Amino acid sequence: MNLNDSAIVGQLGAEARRRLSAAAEERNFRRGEALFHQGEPLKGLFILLAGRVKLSQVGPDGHETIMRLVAPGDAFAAVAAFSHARSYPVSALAMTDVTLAFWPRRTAQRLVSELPELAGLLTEEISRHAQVFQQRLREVSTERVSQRLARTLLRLAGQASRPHDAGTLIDFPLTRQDLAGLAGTTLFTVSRLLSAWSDRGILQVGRARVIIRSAPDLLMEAGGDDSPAS
Amino acid sequence: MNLNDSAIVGQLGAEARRRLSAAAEERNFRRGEALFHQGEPLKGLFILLAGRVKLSQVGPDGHETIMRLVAPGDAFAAVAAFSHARSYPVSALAMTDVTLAFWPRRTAQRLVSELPELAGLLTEEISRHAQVFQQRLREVSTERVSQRLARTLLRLAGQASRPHDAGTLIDFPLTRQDLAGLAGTTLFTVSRLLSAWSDRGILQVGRARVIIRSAPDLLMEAGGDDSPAS
DNA sequence: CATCGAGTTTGCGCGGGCGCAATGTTCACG
DNA sequence: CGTGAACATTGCGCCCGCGCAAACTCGATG
Repeated sequence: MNLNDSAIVGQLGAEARRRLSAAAEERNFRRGEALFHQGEPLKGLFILLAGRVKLSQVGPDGHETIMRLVAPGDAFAAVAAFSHARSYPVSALAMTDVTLAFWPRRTAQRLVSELPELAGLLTEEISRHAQVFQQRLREVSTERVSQRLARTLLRLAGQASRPHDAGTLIDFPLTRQDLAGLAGTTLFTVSRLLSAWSDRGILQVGRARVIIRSAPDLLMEAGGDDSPAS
Repeated sequence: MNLNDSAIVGQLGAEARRRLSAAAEERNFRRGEALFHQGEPLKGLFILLAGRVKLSQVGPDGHETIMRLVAPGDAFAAVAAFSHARSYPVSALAMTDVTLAFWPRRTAQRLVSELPELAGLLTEEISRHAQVFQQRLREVSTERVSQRLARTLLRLAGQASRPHDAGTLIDFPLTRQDLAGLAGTTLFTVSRLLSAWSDRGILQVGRARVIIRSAPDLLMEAGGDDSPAS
C-alpha cells in the first residue's frame, strides 16, 4: 500500500501530502516483533502500510486487553504528535510482517503544528477512537459475554473483512485468546461461544480465523442494533 | 469561577483568551436537568464554571455507565469543536445547580480553526481522556470489583477532593448507584464494599458521600500502583 | 416540624462464566 | 514429509457478584 492511499493522507491537500511523504521514513518488522512497549517514551507517529498490528495493554497479572487492531492505511500512536504526553499507553505488536511509514516525534510535532489540516484529521481520529472506547466500556460493564463477543465480531467485520464462500472473513489473524482480549473475557468462554455459533450455522470457525455466515443472527445475539442509542 | 481560571483557558495567550471570552455565552441549569442527551445533534462546546456535571451512557437495558465527572474549569463536549462528528456519544446531567460558558458549534469550530493553541489544548484533553478510557477498559475487563472500586475512589480523589477531619472528602455528590456506574458493577456490591472498608477504618461513608481515611490501604485494595505499567 | 421520597443496607439464593487439566488439532519449519 | 509447538476444545467444579425483597435512614421540602 502506498502512503497516499491511506484514508487520512488522502484527505490532505497536495502540499501537505508532499511534506508528509518527504519526511516519512520506512520501517519494517517481522511477525511477532514489538514496535514499542507500554510505558516506553514516545518515539513517533506511524501509518501502517502493509500487515496487521495489535495495540494492547497487559495488566500486572498478565491479562491482555486489546485496545485496537490496526489495518493498512490507519495511523496510530498519534498521541506522539501532540505535545505533553510522555509515554505510550499501549504496546504495539506486529501480528504479521509489517511495513510502516514513520515520523520521529519531533518531526511529527512540527508537521502537525505547521499543517492544521493534518492536526484536525488526527484529532478526529483520536476522538473517534475515544468514542469506541466509551462504547466498549459500557458494553463490558453492563452486557453479558455473548453480546460483547457478537458485537466484537461485527465491529471487526466492519473494519477489515473480505468476502469468502458463503460468508464474510474477518481479515485479522485472531486467536481465541485475542478475541477474549477484545471482548473482555477468557479464551475458554470464547471457544465455547464460537463452537455454539458454529453449530448453529452463524459462523464458520478455524484456527485464528472466523467467517461470519449470518450477520443478522449475530446482530441478534448482540442484542440488536446499538449505534444511535436514543 | 471565572473563565480565565479554567486550566485550559489559563494556558492560552492573552489574545486567544480575549476572543474566547468575547464569544462565550453563559448558561445555567438546575440540579437534575439534562444539558444534552446521547444521540442528540451536537450543540456546542462547554466549559463548566460552577457545579458538577456527569457524563454517562445508558444502555438499552437501563444500566448506566458514567464516562466522566466534570468539575469547574473542565471543558467537555469538545468533540463539537471538530468537524465531522454528528451527535453526542453521552448524556450530560447537572448533578448540582451549574453555570457554564458555552460556544455554539459554529463558533467553536471557527475559534478552533483560527486559534491553533486552543485546538492543541483540546486535542491533548481528548487524548488524555482516551487514555483513561483505555485504562478503565482494561480494569473492568480483567480486575475484580473491589480493585476497580478502590481505583475509582482514588481517581476521584485525585480529580476533585477537599481536606476534611481526618481524611480526604471526594468532592462529588455520588450515590452508590453512581459509583457502580463508574466501577462497572451494581449498587449492592458497592454498598457492601464501602461498608466493609468503613468497618476497617479505610473510609468514612455517608449518604452520597465518601471520605478516604487511608489512601495507602485503599491503594493496597486496588492491587498496588498501576500508572507506569512497565 | 412533619412528611415523603430518595438513598442505603443486609440477607438470601443462584447462575454466568472463570480456572484448570487433559486431550485433540493444525500449521510452521526444518 | 515429519515433528513439535502453538492453538483449540471440552468436562468439571466452584465462587464472585448479581438480583430481588424488605426494612431502615437520612435529608430536602413545604
